[in-house]
Amino acid sequence: MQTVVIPPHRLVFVETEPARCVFNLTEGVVKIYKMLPDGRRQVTGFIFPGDFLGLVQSPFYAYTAETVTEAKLCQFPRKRLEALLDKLPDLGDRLLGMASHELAIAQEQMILLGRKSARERVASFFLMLSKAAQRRGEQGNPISIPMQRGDIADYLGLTPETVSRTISRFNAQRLIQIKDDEQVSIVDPVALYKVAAGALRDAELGV
Amino acid sequence: MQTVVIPPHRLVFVETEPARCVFNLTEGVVKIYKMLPDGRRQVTGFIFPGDFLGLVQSPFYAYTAETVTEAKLCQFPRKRLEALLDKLPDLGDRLLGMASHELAIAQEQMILLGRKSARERVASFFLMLSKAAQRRGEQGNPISIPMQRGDIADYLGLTPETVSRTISRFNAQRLIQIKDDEQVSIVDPVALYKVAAGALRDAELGV
DNA sequence: CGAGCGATTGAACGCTCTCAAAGTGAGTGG
DNA sequence: CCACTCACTTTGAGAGCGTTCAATCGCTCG
Repeated sequence: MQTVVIPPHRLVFVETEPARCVFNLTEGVVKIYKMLPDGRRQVTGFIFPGDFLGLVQSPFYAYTAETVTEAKLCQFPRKRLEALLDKLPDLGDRLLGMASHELAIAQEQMILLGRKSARERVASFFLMLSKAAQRRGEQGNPISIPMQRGDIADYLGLTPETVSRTISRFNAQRLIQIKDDEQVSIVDPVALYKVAAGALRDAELGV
Repeated sequence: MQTVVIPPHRLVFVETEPARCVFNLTEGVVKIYKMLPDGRRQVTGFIFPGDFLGLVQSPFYAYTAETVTEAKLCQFPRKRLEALLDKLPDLGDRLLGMASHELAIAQEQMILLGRKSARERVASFFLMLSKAAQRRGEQGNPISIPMQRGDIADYLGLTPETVSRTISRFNAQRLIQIKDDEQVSIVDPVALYKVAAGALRDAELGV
């Protein structure tokens, strides 16, 4: 086991590459994504401190991982992990719990991608960021948005332009207040929740 | 452990309900889905014979399961499963492997929902059905499509009309041949693969 | 034979994308 | 310290894909 620090916008590992190590993120943000042959990209998740990375059964990584900010990672050789698994059966339970949790998140993301409008997606994204920040002990408001618009777009199944427009509109409608590209405060959390769930239409907000 | 047979279009269990049992499907097809408050639905997966159902860590089901066709299921009380887990540590490995596999499928579905066009989605769906049939020993062509258009639409993040139109178009372009609503033979598998991956555009197919 | 549900087909609309231009900020070098 | 560059974001205008609304078709069942 070994700690590594990786600068922003660097690959941690690449899809289809042999899965030699498992990582635990201690600082920073990492995005994971898959690509289509023609270059289209889907960001399948963002990894925050405390989360694991590269936990797969198969001998190859199923996705690419890339730092968003500078990241500090604990690196375990997979073989070591397997040996540990034999000694500590409780560890297997925890891994199963984590996989189960990730699966639930993945299904939530499917309903977002398959059935939500652009504004519902962006509202859901802000709330996700806020909850993720709270889960690691920070206050959920204002939220820091370390990833760039293109990453958000590829996470939400939109274009960067649509993400930008939607954020601007939320700002004009006083749901949020934009400080800068990376900092947004939630002005009306209740309304934002309603928008995310599709219970509050654009027309009802004026502007 | 006990075997149950459930008629078509019946609920097996419902989201948020206490997760008392785990199921193993031995015959038939089941769909699992999540809903938004306003009724929009996302089918997150179809379950085929051999697959497990309701494997969650949390005390509540994370989604609703409903039969598509008549289904035969083996039902395990969850407590029994947990007891078994203590005795057979290898079982934990298999469960982890299954969860890991499901996660990979979920990520594949995310790229479909987030980045693929309607025709790419429908082509991918046909190939998925074909592969699923082959995996359980049937021949993958012609494919049987037991679910109705609305289910397919909610799985692919489309409307039933778009699914229908897309299938008709594939038929006219001689990629597939429609026998009836539930039976389709793949005429040009190579072209269908290319369409699914976005490497073959509509315009290149004439008609 | 009629009722009813699902599938198909058609026409028009609208949300998001595409293409394009202008704005903004960080980093670099003079 | 300031001008320049370059990448990212924002904003605008127009186009297109999939949706919506509606009508027709076809099958199953009573």
